[in-house]
Amino acid sequence: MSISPKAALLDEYALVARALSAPARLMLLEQIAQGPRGVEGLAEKTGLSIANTSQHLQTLRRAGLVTSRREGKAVIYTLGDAKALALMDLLRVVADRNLAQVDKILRGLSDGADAPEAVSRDDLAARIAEGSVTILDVRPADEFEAGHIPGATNVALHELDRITANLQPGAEIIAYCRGPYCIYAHQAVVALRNKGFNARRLDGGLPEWREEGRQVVAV
Amino acid sequence: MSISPKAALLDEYALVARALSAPARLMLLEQIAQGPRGVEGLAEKTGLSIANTSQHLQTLRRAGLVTSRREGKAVIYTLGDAKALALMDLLRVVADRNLAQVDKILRGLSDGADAPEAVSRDDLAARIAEGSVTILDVRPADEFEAGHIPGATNVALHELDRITANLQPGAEIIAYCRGPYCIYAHQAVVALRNKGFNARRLDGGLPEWREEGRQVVAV
DNA sequence: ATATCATTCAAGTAATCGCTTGAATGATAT
DNA sequence: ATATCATTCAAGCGATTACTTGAATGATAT
Repeated sequence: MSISPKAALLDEYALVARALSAPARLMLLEQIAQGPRGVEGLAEKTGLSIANTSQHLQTLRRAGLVTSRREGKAVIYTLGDAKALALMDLLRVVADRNLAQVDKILRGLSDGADAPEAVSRDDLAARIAEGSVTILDVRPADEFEAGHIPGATNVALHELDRITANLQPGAEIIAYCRGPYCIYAHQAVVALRNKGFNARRLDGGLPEWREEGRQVVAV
Repeated sequence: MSISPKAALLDEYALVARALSAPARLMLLEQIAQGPRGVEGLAEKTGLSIANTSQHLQTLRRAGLVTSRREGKAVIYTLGDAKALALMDLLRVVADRNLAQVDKILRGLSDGADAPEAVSRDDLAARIAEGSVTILDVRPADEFEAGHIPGATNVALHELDRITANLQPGAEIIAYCRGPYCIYAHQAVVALRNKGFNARRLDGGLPEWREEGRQVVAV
């Protein structure tokens, strides 16, 4: 109580950072960023136990990163602050640029081949208007159904053939998934390029797309 | 070694967040953001022991937030990534908006009086061009000497009178200090407004000013 | 009221963290 | 070489964290 205001403020800022300092909580945030979710669904998606999930969610709530509301007997968690997405993305940017380990992991995903630049969301919006591109949503089906980019086709990574069979060789494809931490889109791009398609990754995922006020449709 | 790439990536991102999750390290970052510093100087400024400071600095380095180089027998730490500043500021923004405790602390600083909006750095640059404003740098003298906004006057909080004696009542004053976590500027603004001056706080501190490529002068 | 379901609380354990103390390293200066 | 100085390493401590298990709470449904 008698600590200086300066120290008290730093304690609060550190509290927010600490909430982001566990991989399990980053996973939960990634899921919540897709849209409001209940505790049980989050536990299932992340593979954490229910009690553990609940505790992590409370840590996130204390940090102001998520909010919760009761709906019947379920408690629904929602992203508490749009800046939470920006915070998650900045963590990624700093790690990507400065940690050798990250570089190694990302290289491992692409078998050493250099991946092309990600497509900006502005560019994708323009392509959608032209109708000149195939958009792949490589998230699990339930997440796709809860909301996706208009015109996108949902496909699992191991079923890419189902889609590519109908495409011209060299066709342009843009893939996206959950957001900054999702690697499905990386993997899809590698697989598609190996098949000879002009595939690229969207910069950011559905949460960033929605956050910018762009259209999202549900099934 | 056999963990999934996804988990490995999240571990790395969490590592960056963890580096930001201790108040002591946020203090160190705030200092390093002012400019390159040695371990001893940082320990002195923060009140941490030398060994403890060194350990915290290594944590920050492992996270890619700072870099170090040897200069003679001293090791100099520098901000490793310009995005580190953005990350620090986002922590503050999220905490300010969502944590009741922060609101309480900031209110405590201003005796309940509502502080005016902070002045943007663009605005301040325009005012400097006009020469129509008094700029106060309320950081310790050594930090001022190491670099400050052109035309700023350095003054300690308890010596504000030394400056205000020469000013017209109602004169416009803009105060700044270290950056997002520094409260000197808040306190200066309150004190000056109580004396009848039209005082406001600059948004951000010297690091943000410099980061934008604006001019910084040393004594 | 009673039962059911989703979530949270409480207690316990192993691992990690922040800090201290004292010794070890690495670069200069004599 | 020897001494000095700044920094880092290593060991040890109390406190905190992530997770588990099992019980308690709170809202619906019967």
